[in-house]
Amino acid sequence: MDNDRTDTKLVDVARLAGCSPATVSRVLNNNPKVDVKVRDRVVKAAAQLGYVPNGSARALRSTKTRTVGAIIPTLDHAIYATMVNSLQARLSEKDVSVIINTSMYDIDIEFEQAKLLVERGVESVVLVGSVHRPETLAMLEQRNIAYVFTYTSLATDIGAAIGFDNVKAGAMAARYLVDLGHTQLGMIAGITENNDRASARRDGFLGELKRQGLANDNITVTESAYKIEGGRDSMRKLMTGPNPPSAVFCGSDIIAAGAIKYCHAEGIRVPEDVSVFGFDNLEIAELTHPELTTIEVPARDMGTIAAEYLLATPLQRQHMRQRELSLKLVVRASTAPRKPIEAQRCSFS
Amino acid sequence: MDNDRTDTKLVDVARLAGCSPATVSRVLNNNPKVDVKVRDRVVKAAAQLGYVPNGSARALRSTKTRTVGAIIPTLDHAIYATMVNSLQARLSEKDVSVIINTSMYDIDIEFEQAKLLVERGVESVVLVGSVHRPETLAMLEQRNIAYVFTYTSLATDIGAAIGFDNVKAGAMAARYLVDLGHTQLGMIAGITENNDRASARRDGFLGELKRQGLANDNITVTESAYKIEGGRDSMRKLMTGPNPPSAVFCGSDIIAAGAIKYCHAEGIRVPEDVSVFGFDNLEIAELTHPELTTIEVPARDMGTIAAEYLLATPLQRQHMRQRELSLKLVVRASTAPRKPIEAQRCSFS
DNA sequence: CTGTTAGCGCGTTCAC
DNA sequence: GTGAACGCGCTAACAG
Repeated sequence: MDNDRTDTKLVDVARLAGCSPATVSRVLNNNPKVDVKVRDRVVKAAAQLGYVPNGSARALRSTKTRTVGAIIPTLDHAIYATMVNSLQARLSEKDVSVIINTSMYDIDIEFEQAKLLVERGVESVVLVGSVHRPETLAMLEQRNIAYVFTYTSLATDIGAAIGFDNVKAGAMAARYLVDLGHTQLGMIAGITENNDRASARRDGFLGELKRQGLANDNITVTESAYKIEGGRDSMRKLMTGPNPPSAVFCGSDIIAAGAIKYCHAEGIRVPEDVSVFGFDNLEIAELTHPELTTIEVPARDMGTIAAEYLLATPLQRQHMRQRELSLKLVVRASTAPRKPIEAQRCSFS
Repeated sequence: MDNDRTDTKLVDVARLAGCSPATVSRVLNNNPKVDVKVRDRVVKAAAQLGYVPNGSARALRSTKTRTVGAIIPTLDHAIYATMVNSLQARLSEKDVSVIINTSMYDIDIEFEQAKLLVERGVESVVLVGSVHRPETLAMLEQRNIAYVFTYTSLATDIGAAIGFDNVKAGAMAARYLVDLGHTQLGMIAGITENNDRASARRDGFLGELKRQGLANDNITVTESAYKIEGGRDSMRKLMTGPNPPSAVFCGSDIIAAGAIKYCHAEGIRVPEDVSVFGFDNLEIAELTHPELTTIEVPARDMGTIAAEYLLATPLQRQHMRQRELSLKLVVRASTAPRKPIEAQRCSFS
């Protein structure tokens, strides 16, 4: 709704520098075969006029936008915000811009956003998880737009994956808790609908428990939004239900913080009466009482590595298409042995 | 580095629909004076071909990009991530894209990012705070790019401001603490260099204390990064210094959380021995022990209202140029009277 | 209501 | 090493 065209354009620079537009263009694009003197004149002229190239025109002419899109569930969860932060930081060093979109965990909205991004001419797209509408991926593939999944290690034939194995993550938590002697377990998963990461962690957790010989009767699973409130409510359900667990695996540190809050309010001791295990290793993991045992998600690294992938040439990319980052179990004070069995550090993956 | 041009373009749609490119363009732009039948044919043809308009060409021709830029210090702080989240959510409803940039609290980097945004053709820019390089604002003004400051209520002649009064915020905290009878005060400000919000809060805090008759000797000010660690270290400095305060105002809840952690470790009771006052009212304010008394920053509202401003017409904007949102004092358990004076709810602005 | 004409600002051939 | 000419895909004017 704005933008007068009082702007100086490339021709104006050319005129002032006493050369042709083509030469100015060459200087702008760092074409080495331009005489140093001429180059200097051009640079000076551009500066003097406060010339800023018109990105739309460049993009139209060169079919290069130096723009990537990122579609994440929300920026209100630190785990995604941090990823985008490092993604943008790295891309920005190479003058690549990031258009950010939030899907609110809805793959239909994600598809709409993806369409808009295609229209904007993004050269690649960063997605979260590996569950998307087939149309979304088909559209990107048809236009030859590279895409990367994050927070998962499951790539497609065409798209890369930079993340970790959520199934392993769930199993890691299960094994740690079982090793501590717990036999009555609970899980407060995040919302698993349309969230393959959350459901994979749940499946990994349950799968490992089964492998360890635990019966379904000994396990209760609930779901909660990624909010303190949700964690608190879910914990209440678990602890006042038929089979109160002695250890609970939460789909996020936020949920775990809520769970611990509930215990406090009810006089349930953590970890003496119940162990609480988080996920993400957010800053808040050090703020709960006791501090949270959790699994660290490499959010920052995922952003940086995804950026690296997108900056790479198609050839280089082939070796970067699937990157499984390792998960770190961070043992703090919210978990303890059920019976006098020695807690032991466990390291997977 | 990608993007083959196998893409179908507007002419192709026109051909298939049996009409001129201009008509297709009209349909695309919801120009009402197109016959319904023709419109239908065009829509069908476009769908059949999987046509996606070329944003660069549209932008070049129409000098409209439907794109806004946001330059914030970092996405790693929830207060900014939340603002961007709601900004994007609202703009997205109108098919306006957001290019996100982080300046790491550096106004020189901010300037560089702004240049890139101008080159990308953004129609407006969202900035944080009111301190920027003059070149940055001059550039935007010269190009007729609208800009909005957030987290501040200080507008310029040309740019709008949507936020709150940081001086008042500081004063609000000061008054609350003084009303509780505290006379020996500390402040852990955020980093104030290049951060007008942090320094305004500090100035507001100190100003109000002076107004209340407190001498400088009774006040100690330190600075800390927005990290738990930083809060802890600064609190140590304060409490082991010459004049240990009985109440401390922190520039952020994160810092306050660190301060409380230090107290825990040292056996200093909060709020009996020292009151701790936060800022932001992040989710973590309910996770500290005791829970934090703090001032709520309307991050979400700022994003939404900034979006509303940018979506408005120039005419409408005139009434929206300066928007001071009110601040809410959230009293929890981390503050208490120094002496037996009754605590009282205080509400400014 | 619809088609025709003419560029938007730039980068890329080609010649020279 | 440099310039001239063309056109990227689309929409704004203008006719009709």
